Amino acid sequence: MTGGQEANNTKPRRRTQQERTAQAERALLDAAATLFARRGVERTSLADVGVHAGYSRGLVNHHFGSKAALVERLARDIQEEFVREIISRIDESDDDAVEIIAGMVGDYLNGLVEHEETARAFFVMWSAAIPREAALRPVMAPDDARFRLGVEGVLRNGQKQGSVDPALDPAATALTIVGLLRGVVAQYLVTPATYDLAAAIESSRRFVRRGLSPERQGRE
Amino acid sequence: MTGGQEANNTKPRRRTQQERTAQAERALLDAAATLFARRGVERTSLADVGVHAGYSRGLVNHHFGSKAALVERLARDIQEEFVREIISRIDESDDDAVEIIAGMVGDYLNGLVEHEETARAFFVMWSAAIPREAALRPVMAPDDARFRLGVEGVLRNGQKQGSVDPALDPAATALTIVGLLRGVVAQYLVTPATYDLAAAIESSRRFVRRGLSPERQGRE
Amino acid sequence: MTGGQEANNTKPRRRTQQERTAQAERALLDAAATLFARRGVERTSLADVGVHAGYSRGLVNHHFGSKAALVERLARDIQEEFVREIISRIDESDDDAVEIIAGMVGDYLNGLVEHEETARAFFVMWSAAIPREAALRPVMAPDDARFRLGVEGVLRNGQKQGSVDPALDPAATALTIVGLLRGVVAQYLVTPATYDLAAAIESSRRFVRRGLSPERQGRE
Amino acid sequence: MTGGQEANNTKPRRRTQQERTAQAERALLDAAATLFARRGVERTSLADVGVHAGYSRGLVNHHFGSKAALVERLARDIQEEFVREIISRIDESDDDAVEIIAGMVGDYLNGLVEHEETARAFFVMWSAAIPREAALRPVMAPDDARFRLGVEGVLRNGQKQGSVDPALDPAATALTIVGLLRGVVAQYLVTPATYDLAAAIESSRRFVRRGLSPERQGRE
DNA sequence: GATGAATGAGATTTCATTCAT
DNA sequence: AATGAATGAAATCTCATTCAT
Repeated sequence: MTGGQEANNTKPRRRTQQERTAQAERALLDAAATLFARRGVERTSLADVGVHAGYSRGLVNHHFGSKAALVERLARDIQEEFVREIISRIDESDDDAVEIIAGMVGDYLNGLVEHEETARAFFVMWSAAIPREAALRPVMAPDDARFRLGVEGVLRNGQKQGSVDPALDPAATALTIVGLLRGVVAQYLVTPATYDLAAAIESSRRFVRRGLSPERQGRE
Repeated sequence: MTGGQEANNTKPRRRTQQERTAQAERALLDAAATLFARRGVERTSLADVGVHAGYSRGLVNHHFGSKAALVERLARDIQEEFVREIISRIDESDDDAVEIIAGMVGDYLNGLVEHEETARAFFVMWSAAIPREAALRPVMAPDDARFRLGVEGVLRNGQKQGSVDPALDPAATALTIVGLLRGVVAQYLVTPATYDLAAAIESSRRFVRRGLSPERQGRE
Repeated sequence: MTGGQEANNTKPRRRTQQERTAQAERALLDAAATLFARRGVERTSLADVGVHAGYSRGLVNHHFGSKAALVERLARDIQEEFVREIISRIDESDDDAVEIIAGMVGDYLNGLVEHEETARAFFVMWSAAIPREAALRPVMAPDDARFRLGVEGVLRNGQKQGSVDPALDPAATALTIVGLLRGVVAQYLVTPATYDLAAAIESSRRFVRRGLSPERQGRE
Repeated sequence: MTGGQEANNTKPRRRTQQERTAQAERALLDAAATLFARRGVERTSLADVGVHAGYSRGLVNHHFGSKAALVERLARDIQEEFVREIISRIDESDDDAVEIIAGMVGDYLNGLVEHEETARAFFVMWSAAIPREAALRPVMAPDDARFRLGVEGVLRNGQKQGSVDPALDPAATALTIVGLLRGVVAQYLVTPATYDLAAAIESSRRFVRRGLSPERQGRE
């Protein structure tokens, strides 16, 4: 499989060690995500993670040092991947601000189905930050803020360009939009059976479009 | 069941026993809520709950039988209290549907500050239902559904009365509204510091009013 | 067995719980001493202690909370018992200071055989305080000091009464005497086979009597 | 054995390999001594030793095969060095037996300060032989015996020459002297703060001189 | 010779649960 | 009703050792 590459390498030894580490860590993180999604963080043991990844009971500690470090690493990895994707889409888009946000709402909710396990794992870790003395708070809170700030930036642009109502408080509005997304997804994760995702996306977009639009409405 | 005895009051000792039980259970449930809010369900031991309630290490098992039973009981208690309050407000209201929902949004978010500990405990238990094999799922999911159904009912009424856009899917819209509430609260619970609650309420209400309104808008 | 006593007790319930605790703790401490003497502190697991005491694996933690607490408690218990015995003998004695010390040397070394297991357990814990960052240091060091101070007091009395050379530094001399005892015992514990205890006692007493005596000697 | 090769120096690479091995082992043994003195044998991991020596986690096993082998090797090295020094001093001395012993007492105790870390490491390993089933017993016990035999030899010489009381049991007396040294040092290692070493040396020498001397004393 | 990835045994500790009082 | 002694399962973490590179 990688034989040809090895033949070309002058230091195949070093390369392979690095590869082994990277491969093992990837397998461990994937296994952790699967098991967190299935049973939650607390009910997943490090031994389970190691064995589910196809290795031994002790490998998680060997690579990550502690359970907390594993959780933190996984949370950051998912966040980064997710934020990178969202931001790249926003940057590439030629739409006005409202359509960028509406598009993001659709992407976010559609992505839920495609990456349900990852989403579930992320929400499991995110909600583990709710207790006041939660160890994960300092890890998850900054990410929340970053997501909100990204949305806020789009809103401010939209206000400059006129597509977003200038009367809106951008920070509070970003918070509402992120809240809407998080809450809709969380409900899906808790009660997937009774859920019409397409309709939920439609409805969420309507709320966002109307909530942001500067146009007059009879009632306000 | 015990009504006859109570009426006669011939055995005051029996009465006292009942009161003692009720009082102890109340104290235990309050202690559990406090500790769940502080450290989460898994990191709270039954001994902690008993001692924090002013009793002994073993009393939780004596009264509730198991940790799962305690959690379930607390979750149901908070839910019932909460749903009762919301529904009574909706029933008493003379407003049209949109204002009922907008009012509920305000009450819900304002109540957060007043009963933060209870809210935190509830969200801790609710989010414990996110893992696919979570034991709490069967407890929390029906409540989610009930809450959505309540909102859905208001929306259908509003559609009959004309205050809510008849083109809306009431189920999906209810889901969006409940999602918005849950998500906004969850963010508050994770990152309270960076949070302007009044602005969040204002923004949430705007989204709800505009999202529900039947009036034409330029963009759609 | 204790039935007759229970019949007389007005509060047999409370009494019995206390007895159970006391009995279990005694059994656990005895088992710990036996196993520490046999394998050392680090190689003795708490599970071993519980099972060897006739209870379960988890009981040590139930009663003492941690391994460190068990070790500390056992060390203090042995120390107290030992110091109490030594001091009571000194107080009861009518001998002059030199003979009190010489007698103590004999008692100490003879006691070694009679309570070898306890002595071995104590020396195991005492020597665990030698590493610079040893957790047991703060526990063992004060006891060493107390023992030396007791001897020092006897020496000062002897100097007042004339039986101990007034030129001696009482603190340094106490240190030497305690060192002699500790070192002779430690050798016995490390190499019991090649050991003539009676001769060692004889020799140690000679050193002490001559070392303390004020009489002139040709060489000095 | 390898002298021929070294002389020819035709294979400098071989020479370098040997040097590298010797250098690495020296570094590993030094690191082990430092860490044993700091935290004890059981709480020092082989990885710590390797890294503290400036190498990798796995090097101790590579060179010594097992932790037990490392400990044994270090114990023997320190012993040999120490015994060699003591014996060479005794051999070189022209003093009579009593002064040889008294000089050794001074050297031993003074050396403590100069080589405190080595001394601490040695006492850590020596006291690890106190538990009855200690793995280190067979390593440390013979050394104790050798030290005592050395002292015993000096005493027998002294008895022949008349400087040591012929009534003394040489073996028991050697045991007492070695015990005194070990015990005084051990106390220093456990409670260095409250310690006047100069006074302790003075006192120890007095005990030895008087204990060995054949001169008459009023009291005996 | 040297590194460090991987294993798996074992230790401490926590804790839900059972049961005697 | 209430206490808390006792059990034993399970989890995290450490670490000596083996082995591939």
